[in-house]
Amino acid sequence: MRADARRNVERVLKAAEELFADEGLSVPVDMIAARAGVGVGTLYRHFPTKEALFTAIVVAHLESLSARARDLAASEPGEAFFTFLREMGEMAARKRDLADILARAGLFTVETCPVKQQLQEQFETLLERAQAAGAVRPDVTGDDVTALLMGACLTGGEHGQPAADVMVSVICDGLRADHRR
Amino acid sequence: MRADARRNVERVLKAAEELFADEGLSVPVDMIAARAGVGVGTLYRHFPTKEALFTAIVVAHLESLSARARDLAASEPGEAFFTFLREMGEMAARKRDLADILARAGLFTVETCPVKQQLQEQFETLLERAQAAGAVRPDVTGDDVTALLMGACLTGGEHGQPAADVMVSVICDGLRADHRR
DNA sequence: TGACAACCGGAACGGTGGTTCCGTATCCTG
DNA sequence: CAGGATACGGAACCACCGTTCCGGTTGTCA
Repeated sequence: MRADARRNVERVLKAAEELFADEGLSVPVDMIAARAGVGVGTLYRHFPTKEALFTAIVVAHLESLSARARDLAASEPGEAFFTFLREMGEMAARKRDLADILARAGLFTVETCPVKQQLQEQFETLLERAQAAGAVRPDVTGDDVTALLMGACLTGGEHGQPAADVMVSVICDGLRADHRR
Repeated sequence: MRADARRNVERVLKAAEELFADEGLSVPVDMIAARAGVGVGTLYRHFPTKEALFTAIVVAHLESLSARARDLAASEPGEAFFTFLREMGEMAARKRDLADILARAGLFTVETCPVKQQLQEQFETLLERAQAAGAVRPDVTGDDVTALLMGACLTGGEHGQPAADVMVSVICDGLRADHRR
């Protein structure tokens, strides 16, 4: 592989990471190329499609979350679940692409990236453990919680992340089983 | 106004109401026209723009919510707020267009329809009253609550409304002040 | 019933965004 | 340093959507 080619891949990845995080997955390809200082043709030689590009980036985020979930699997069930939820919310509020991916299941890359599948399973395990321990109300599903969290991050993300903190904390409180009288 | 013209307006309104409710505001104009059994030209003769069309529809929903808010203004603060929240959530879960409008403030019709402004003020009043009465935690803003609720309706709306019930109830619980220890 | 104004359908336009293509520039090897 | 493979830029292409336009149709009134 030629040296300038490798350098351009780096540039594109950097530009894409920044833009996806700030603007979400809907940012135009041309803009990413412009930010990277290359033409769209160059971008497309290294990434066959736009989806491939943001998959490459989002997978890293998903893996870091997945690793964190694995770590927390050993802690006390309730504590583990809520800690993970808070961290996931914080991350999603900062990276719009993450929120986009986690929220709109069918739109892009469902089975394309197995990491997402894996993360969802880990998340569900954390939730079920917390429910079994009586820390979380038993009638919510994993999808419910993700939707709640991502909704807060996506719609609240307009004004910035400070608001997301409050919303995540409201969600956490609402999920605690002992709050239902 | 000719008879067939009036009849076509009716058809378009009916088709738009159904499609907006089911698919959200992003449904193409052509599809609405097709469902109404008319050409796009006909649609555009009666509604100058797509926005005008869904404004015509959504305003009805907003007004019904606004009326409900007015009614509840007399009830006990906490009760009033949570009742309204639940009803708003239920309605938004059933009508995607409503959720779209309430969620994305800047995208469409901000000052175009004063009803929305009015509703937001009423909502904020309900919230502040509930907070003053100690029924709702004091650190959430009206925007926070709307974002939370609309996020749940929009991202959860994929699978249907049953899930939305649970999510709204989680939000309600999380908002109660006495739940924070 | 005839004729005109109102109305209709849908093809065409303009803009946006993803993807492709090709003439040109650049890197690397001999 | 020369020649060819490799990579580059960005114009061109295609699909989608909101909107406009115009030749044909249809309701209505005399």
